[in-house]
Amino acid sequence: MSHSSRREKSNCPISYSLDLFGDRWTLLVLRDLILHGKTRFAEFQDSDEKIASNILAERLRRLEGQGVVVRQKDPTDARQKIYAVTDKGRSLTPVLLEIAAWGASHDPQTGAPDGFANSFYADREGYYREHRRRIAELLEKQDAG
Amino acid sequence: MSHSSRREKSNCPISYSLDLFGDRWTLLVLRDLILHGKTRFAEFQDSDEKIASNILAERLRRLEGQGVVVRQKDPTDARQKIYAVTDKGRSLTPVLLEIAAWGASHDPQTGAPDGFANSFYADREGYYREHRRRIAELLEKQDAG
DNA sequence: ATAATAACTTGCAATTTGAAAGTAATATCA
DNA sequence: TGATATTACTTTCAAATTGCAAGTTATTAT
Repeated sequence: MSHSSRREKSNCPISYSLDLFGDRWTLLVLRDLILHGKTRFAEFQDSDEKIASNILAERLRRLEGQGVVVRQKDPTDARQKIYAVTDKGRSLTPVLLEIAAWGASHDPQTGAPDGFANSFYADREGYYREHRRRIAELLEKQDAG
Repeated sequence: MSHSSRREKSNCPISYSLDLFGDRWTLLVLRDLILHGKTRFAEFQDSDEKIASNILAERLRRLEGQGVVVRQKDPTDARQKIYAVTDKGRSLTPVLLEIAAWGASHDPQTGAPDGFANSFYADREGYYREHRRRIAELLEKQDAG
């Protein structure tokens, strides 16, 4: 067994969530998928944090197994796979944004856009709406290109 | 070095946050502190997940070092230490609640109260308000007892 | 005085991680 | 068409982390 097998079972929903993404890499992969619109193995590897390829492969397999991510063939290039989040995965957006807002408001060196945390905290629902709009736009461009 | 030292530096606020709590245990300790009002070393050990004492000690040290938690002497018993979250720690409440809501809505066996995720998603700010009220009540009782 | 208790620490085996190199299946280039 | 690149991985193995069990130290309770 692997990953979270050492921890005793509990019926706590936080514990359940952490069994899936309570590690140093899973949420960064989901960040790239959900917030940055990345879809290829090599794109995840290109992120600043430099995840190792074996770890990345294992995490993607795991996320796929849990129905958080789907792996599809690229119709235009048989070498490539397209990774995408499912609805279950996309519903982690608020988790990612809360984590980002906390980090941005406590890291003096944050690279987050100026005022991000404040405007997020001031109106979360508004921010989610805006975020969905930006993502839709992004996907539209991807489809076009 | 330890913990997150392997990951390359990035200025991403999510990466910053995960450097602190991107592991299998830290958020469970914070859950116990913030959502369950636990304050003693032994209380954290008593949780269903059964954290090992060496790991617990290391995580508490780390959280204290980052100003997320404070460790105080118990005035009534010199053997005991009282752990408490700082404002920085308490500001992780929304992160914990989003993680809990996600877990509750995707774990068919969740032990979370019926309807928790739905009522949280329906009105986050209202839920936070209610939560602060409950915590204040809890602390009052602790002071009294 | 003796035994409990609380909060740790230590030792060590087992698991996980990470860096580097390798592989297999396509695709592109000369 | 044959050689070279690319893409998405897998393999190997040393090093780091984890987790269990068993101490340790300082109080407190009997």
